Amino acid sequence: MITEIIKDSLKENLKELGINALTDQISLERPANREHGDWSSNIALVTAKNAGRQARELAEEIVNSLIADLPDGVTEVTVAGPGFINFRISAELSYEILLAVLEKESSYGSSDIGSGKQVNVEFVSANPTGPLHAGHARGACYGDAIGNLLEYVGYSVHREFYMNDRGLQMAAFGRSLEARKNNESPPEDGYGGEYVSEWAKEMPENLSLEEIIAWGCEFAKNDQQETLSQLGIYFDTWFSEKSMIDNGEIGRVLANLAEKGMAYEKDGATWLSSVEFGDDKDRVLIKSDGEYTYLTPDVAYHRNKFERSDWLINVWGADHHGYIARMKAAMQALGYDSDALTVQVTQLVKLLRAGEEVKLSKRQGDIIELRSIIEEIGADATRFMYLLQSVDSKQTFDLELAASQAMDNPVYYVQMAHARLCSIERNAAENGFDFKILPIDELGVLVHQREMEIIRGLEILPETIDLAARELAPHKIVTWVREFANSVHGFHHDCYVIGDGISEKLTNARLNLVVASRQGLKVGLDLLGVSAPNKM
RNA sequence: GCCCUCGUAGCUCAGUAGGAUAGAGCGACCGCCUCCUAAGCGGUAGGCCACAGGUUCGAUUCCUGUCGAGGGCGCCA
Repeated sequence: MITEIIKDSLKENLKELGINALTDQISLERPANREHGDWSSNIALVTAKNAGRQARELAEEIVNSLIADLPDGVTEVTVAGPGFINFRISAELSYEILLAVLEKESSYGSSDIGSGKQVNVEFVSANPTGPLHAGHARGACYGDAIGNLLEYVGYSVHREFYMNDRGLQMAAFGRSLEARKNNESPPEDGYGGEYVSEWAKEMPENLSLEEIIAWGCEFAKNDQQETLSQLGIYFDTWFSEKSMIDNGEIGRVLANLAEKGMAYEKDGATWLSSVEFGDDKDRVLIKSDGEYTYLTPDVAYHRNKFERSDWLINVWGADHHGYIARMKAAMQALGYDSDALTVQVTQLVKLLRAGEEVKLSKRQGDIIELRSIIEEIGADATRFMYLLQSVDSKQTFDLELAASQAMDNPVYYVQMAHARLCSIERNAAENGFDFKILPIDELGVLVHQREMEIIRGLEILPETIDLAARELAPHKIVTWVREFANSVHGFHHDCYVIGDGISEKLTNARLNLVVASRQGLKVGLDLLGVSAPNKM
């Protein structure tokens, strides 16, 4: 890697000059302004004070030393601004990037950072009491995308859905189904949604309440599974909360906590000493009426996951953030490393339709089903829109915009770029140009600013993937894909691949660029789970 | 009252392990099709990066506080 060569060279020169610098502090960054060079080091600025020198003067000294023996691949070193050292890289290295993409194709930018590690990503985990609604969509798209990212950097990823298939809400759901079956209104604390009536019609006659609950749970699961499959989301495990009651797992966890002295009795209830591990207050595990709280099975569940994984990721909605401290505390109480549990919180999404807010209210039953969003804007747009922004930010988007086949819709903009690249390839084939990977010296005709922009985009894809995976931030891939699409459209506009004024040599070289671009863009879209159409 | 996330262009949002002149899309205005998809490309206008302090050679980025938005603070799930 060129960055390593430069760093080593910097270290060597600093040493020779007798400058006492913390050489592990040497970092290279890409200057925001391209005219400053390809890479930039702030080492002179960082060390100037310690060395008792002026940064600019120090930088000049270092540069003079570097120039005496330029590192391989570096064509120019200059001092700029307050004391930055800027490096310019030979064009040859740019063409190597193209060859790297063409060689690796759909694995370009992948790595083995997570090799040998099992990560469990739990997301959606909606109650099996109804269809998935708009509120579940962000977590669904996000969880799946980080799964893709982590797989791409080498982790063994397990996607998991936790079903709260027991407890008060299931009883309420069962009674609601029963009431609707008998053409009655659902109970006060029940589920009023219209879907309950429709589902009840499908339900067999004369079931006991217990059977109704089991039937409803299964029906809801199938319904949710079907909706998720429309988005291309599939889980390795649908984990049943109820199963942990049936097999005694919850009982064992409670016994385990008691053994470790982490649980105690008070006021007729059993409490978890979560304060010991940083929670605000101790939490109830078993209520005075003998029922478990929501926390108890969930603790057992997380222990179960820890037994099978090195790293747990939970994707939770903003309304569950207060729950993080107690879950981490519970895991510590059981002897696990709470840092191995990462909870990613997604902020709320406000939906608009033609500028008007679309209200969500589960209590009223007038939910917006996720299914209907997918029908309205399509699976690709659904995924893309929900992944557009950091999950740390509240999000607002307009369904009408997302569905529009217009230039203000970023999904179409990006997909169109891919389709155009495919179109060029088809056109080349029709005109008798067979694509073949060219040797580096034949790529030297690629000098147009648009071409260099594309190569630059491909160059930063691996580090973008790396960063996105490390930060569990798929929106960074979205940003890359949008910027890269912009470069592609510019190239398409300014650089004809096939035509009267284009030499055969240039056509072949540009074809290399086109194929590499198509492959790179496809890598990005695949990570997002958005399709890359060949034509539109 | 305490905790979490956020506050960047008219709108929707990127950017920040501290770096040089803060970006994109949309909207507004002005250009560009005899040629691979005009579902496109280019240009102009538009910013006290919420506010006030602090740390630093350097702060939109880190720290503290204030204001504002949303979400949590149950023997609900």
